Amino acid sequence: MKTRDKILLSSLELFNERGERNITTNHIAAHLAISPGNLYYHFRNKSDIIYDIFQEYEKLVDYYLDIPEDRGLTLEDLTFYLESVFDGLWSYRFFHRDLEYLLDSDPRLRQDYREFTNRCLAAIDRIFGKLAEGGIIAPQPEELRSAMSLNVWLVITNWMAFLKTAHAADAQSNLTLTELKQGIYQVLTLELPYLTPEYRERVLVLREKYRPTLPVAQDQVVRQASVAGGAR
Amino acid sequence: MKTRDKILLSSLELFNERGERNITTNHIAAHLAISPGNLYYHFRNKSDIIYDIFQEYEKLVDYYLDIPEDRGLTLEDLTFYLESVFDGLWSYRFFHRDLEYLLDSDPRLRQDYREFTNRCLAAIDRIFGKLAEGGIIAPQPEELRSAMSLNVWLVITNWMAFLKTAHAADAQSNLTLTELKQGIYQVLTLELPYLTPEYRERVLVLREKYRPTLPVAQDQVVRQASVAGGAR
DNA sequence: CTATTATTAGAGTATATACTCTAGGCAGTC
DNA sequence: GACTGCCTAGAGTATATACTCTAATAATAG
Repeated sequence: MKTRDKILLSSLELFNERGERNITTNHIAAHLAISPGNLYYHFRNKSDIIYDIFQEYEKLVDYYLDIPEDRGLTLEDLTFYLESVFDGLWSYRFFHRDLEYLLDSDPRLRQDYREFTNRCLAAIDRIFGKLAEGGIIAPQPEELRSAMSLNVWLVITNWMAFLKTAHAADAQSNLTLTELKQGIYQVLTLELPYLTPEYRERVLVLREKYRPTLPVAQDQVVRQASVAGGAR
Repeated sequence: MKTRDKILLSSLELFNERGERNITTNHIAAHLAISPGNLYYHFRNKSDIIYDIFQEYEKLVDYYLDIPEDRGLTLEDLTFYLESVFDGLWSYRFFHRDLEYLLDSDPRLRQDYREFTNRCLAAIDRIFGKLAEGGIIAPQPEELRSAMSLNVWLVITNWMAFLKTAHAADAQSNLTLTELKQGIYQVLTLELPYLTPEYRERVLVLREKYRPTLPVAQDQVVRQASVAGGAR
């Protein structure tokens, strides 16, 4: 593999594991056992590495969110979209963690990310439209649909942050793809009230597959205890 | 005012304006025209400053989210909760921006924040319960209610990040409390399907007050254009 | 007034970080 | 075998950052 690609791969890996803020260019070089000079031969600065990685991410999600023009969507389509989006989120999970700082330090990234968000929102919106076409959800007014899409986006992009901040008892305990995908449960919760009677049961079954298991159950216990004891 | 309090106040102000990551202890001292030594006389390290600020935040939100035991909730109560929570979010807005890093670098903070989140989730859950009691929303099964509460939490805590990353065209354009409170529109969107017929209209009117106006409207235009042009 | 304690200044430091610069190796080509 | 273009090593640097140390000044108690 080309050095350039190795740099991108290692950077992504290290960023995901320990956060962009905690990884310096020297770390990346050391991890690859190459010199800093070598790294800077391939990338002008750290921002450029991140920008490159973002563009991969963007491409991946755009590829996933390609929505057929000619037909309504099935439940399998919906599952595919949800699974794919969370897979993408997982692979590039460092990105949303330091998003604001990253956008502040790279105007290109800010611009691109803005457009990326808008494309995603539009895609979610169209998915809702096509789910209605497929008879899975009842058609909703334009205005409500776009507000719903935005809520779906908020839940999707921030589910991981929730897990990492509220869920994990310590910094070390790193989360799994399975836990991340429990976000699908939350997204489907958003859609429940809009399901057509014919599909309601089937979506409930699908949703059940992603229901949080043990870890969150423990969390619930803690919560109850805390409330009982700490109510003022 | 005591130097200690001035440090806390200035820190909060600078963190909110420019992000914790961009503000050093030397910045804070310089801003107050005191020496670094003086700052470190009052606080052992930067983490301690942040921890203190968090505790203020915690106290504020806990105070806001004190839910009456003896009665159902009115629409005025709901408005108060929503307004208050977004006010709190606004005053301590730096906090959620670098949340993951902050929790990683201070175990006390991680523990406290975890419990804080659980208290908030429990409060949202109880609000839903009391809204049902007040005849505003239809009662829902325990399980659905807690998943809904979690979604409300996700939308509330991440609405600002959305505005700052997807909405603002550049880093400088700082957002306003008014824009932030348009998050209430999103939260009420979540609740729409569960409203009782008697209250539905009134909540829709309330929601309308928070509807995003100009800025997001512009955003919509951009979005549409981008989709039309960039669809692959 | 004196002794003690609380507060402050300000120079200084160890470490980290992003990045540069120079010299050289290596593969292919004429 | 010399030339060329790509790649790499590694020492080095300017700046920043969190924090320390000492000495001096204000505040307070007896």
